[in-house]
Amino acid sequence: MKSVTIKDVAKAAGVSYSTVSRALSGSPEISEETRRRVVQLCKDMNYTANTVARSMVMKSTKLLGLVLPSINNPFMSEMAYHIDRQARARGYNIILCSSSGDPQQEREQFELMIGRQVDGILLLPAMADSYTLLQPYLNRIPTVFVGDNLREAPESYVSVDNFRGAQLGMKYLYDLGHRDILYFGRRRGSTTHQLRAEGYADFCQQHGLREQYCNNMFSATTIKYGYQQALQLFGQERSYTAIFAATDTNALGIMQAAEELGIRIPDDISLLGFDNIRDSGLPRIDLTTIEQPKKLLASVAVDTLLDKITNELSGYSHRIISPALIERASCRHI
Amino acid sequence: MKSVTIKDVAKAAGVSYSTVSRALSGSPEISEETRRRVVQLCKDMNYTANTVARSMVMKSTKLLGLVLPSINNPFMSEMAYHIDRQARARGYNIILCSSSGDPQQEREQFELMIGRQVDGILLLPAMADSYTLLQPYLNRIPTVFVGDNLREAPESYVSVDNFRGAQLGMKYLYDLGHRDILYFGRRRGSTTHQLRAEGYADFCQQHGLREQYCNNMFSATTIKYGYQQALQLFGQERSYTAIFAATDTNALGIMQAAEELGIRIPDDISLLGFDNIRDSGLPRIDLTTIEQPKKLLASVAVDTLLDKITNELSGYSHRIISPALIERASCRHI
DNA sequence: ATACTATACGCAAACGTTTTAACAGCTTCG
DNA sequence: CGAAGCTGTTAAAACGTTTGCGTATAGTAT
Repeated sequence: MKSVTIKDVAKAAGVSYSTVSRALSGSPEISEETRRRVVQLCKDMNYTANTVARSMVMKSTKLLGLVLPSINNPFMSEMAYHIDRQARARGYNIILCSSSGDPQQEREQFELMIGRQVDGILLLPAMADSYTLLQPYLNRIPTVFVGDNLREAPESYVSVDNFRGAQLGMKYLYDLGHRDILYFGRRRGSTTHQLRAEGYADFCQQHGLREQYCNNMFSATTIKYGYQQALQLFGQERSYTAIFAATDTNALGIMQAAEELGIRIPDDISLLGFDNIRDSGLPRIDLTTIEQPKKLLASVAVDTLLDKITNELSGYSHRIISPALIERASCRHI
Repeated sequence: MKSVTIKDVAKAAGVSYSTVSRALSGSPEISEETRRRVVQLCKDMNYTANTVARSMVMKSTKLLGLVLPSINNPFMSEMAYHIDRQARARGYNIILCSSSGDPQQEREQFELMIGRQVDGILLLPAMADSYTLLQPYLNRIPTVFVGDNLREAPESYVSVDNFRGAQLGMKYLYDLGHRDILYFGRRRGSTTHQLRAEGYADFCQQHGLREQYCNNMFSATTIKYGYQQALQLFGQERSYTAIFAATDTNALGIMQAAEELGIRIPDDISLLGFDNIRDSGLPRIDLTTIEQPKKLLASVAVDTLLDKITNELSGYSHRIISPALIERASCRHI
């Protein structure tokens, strides 16, 4: 499987290999005739330039590392989809790097990707403390945090306005007449989730509502966790008419638990999610939720990163995207 | 962002850079003492070997191209997840390549990946004729087709036994008492779907059942298509008690249409899917379906490819995986 | 003491590009 | 007619590794 190199083409064309290189790169200092001849020959010989060799001299691989907890997660895979599209439109390819939601693995992936000389890294961080562990690498490789706010850290990030998103949801439930709303899935270790919880708490204080939570502070953002926790929750007396779930995945789990216990949604309890993952729009699910504009998020993230790369910016930028409420069938007037 | 090279380390250690290289690669022809000294220095200086340069001389990038229709698709993203895990466990990274289900784009991705010198390609093909368009590349780069049977093509593939899967589903419905079963989503241009339809047809013939289809031969494997087509289907008189959908996505669409028209599943119609995507296990969906063992599929695919790469095998292998029936709540006894 | 072997290390080539500088062959101008 | 300026091309360096080969030093056998 020996591939044909620029030298082979040069020899066949009877020119030096610098001429071949110039013919292909569209350099002006070459006669139109030789160019045509060389280009034709490249086609005939099935010549494909070796990107690796080019990367060496150009000091750019046109590769971006995408490190995320798991591609097998509706939110992540949708983000990956849009990121890949945007990156490709701008001439970059994506290397997939799973972190399993473990900061330690994130670190390993950074190490690997730096070795691979990727031009930059898009990080969908696992935890709030991702930042501290990753800090030593951040001046070695352009990085953009996406989907999570770093609060006051001097690094670029792109994120939805989680605080406002939570308030948006609360206002919706409030306007529907709900006064007893439980927040499900409060979570330590993630700025995103802290902000959502703060949005909830703030709204409660503004409107004199009682704050109600599931006690666990170390919840997981999975269907399974939502299911198990909800089963327990529903075992106790209900002091709320609506549940605001921290993520759609949690909401899906709650839905399952409710189904099994004969609790009807939205008739008995209203349920509101956050993220608008694909599944939430499914026929019988029909979950009302707060949308994260994933396509926009992705495209801003890629643009921010490429900007950082091409202009060698050393500063940082914070981009906050507006959330939106997607009204479906899981909430109703009280 | 100038990174430290092997030369910098060598200079600092007062040795030649071949010595540094050997110290890191664990070569035996070096004293234990210098090794320790050099390795320590590498750490202190934050030295990370340049994989690109290494790739040049080693003629191996430890990269695999994963070309698939869209990562934003439950089946695909789950496959990608398992493939990535398996590849990483064996020291390879994955480059994401979306083809949008378009053979032309598959071709482009092959071209790109060959330029990037990936060690091999895992292809989740879009169409049956992917093969013909890609053929010129297949002797330039080790490739494994996954998820789709190529029938008699002399190329390696890994796939579930779609024919048997369809028969498995039919037997299940048959045993439930169904005698009028409609096959939904027959599809030209994909061997996978042809085989499923053949499994259905064969079973019908064996058991004297009438074959019933939706007429369209160019269906799409999306929820939306399932929904639209089902709406039309349900407008006509029903001559069946069960629907066997070619994919879970189609089944989800059918479910939605049924929901809207007040047709109850499984009370009025039984519904059987194929693929067992994540969504099918969701609480209110609970779709009975034929499972494609994705993890196994992925791991066999990666192993097959790496085998081909490391042993420079020029032959091909066909691996067929057994499907299984996942019984949930969308089918019932008649 | 000599010859040989083993050990630890350095030198330099090679991988396939891009690009800078040099240069040969023209034309143009003073 | 000589200097200068274009134009199209070549030669060579550079990118950061790995590795085959050569070699100095030390150790061992004769």
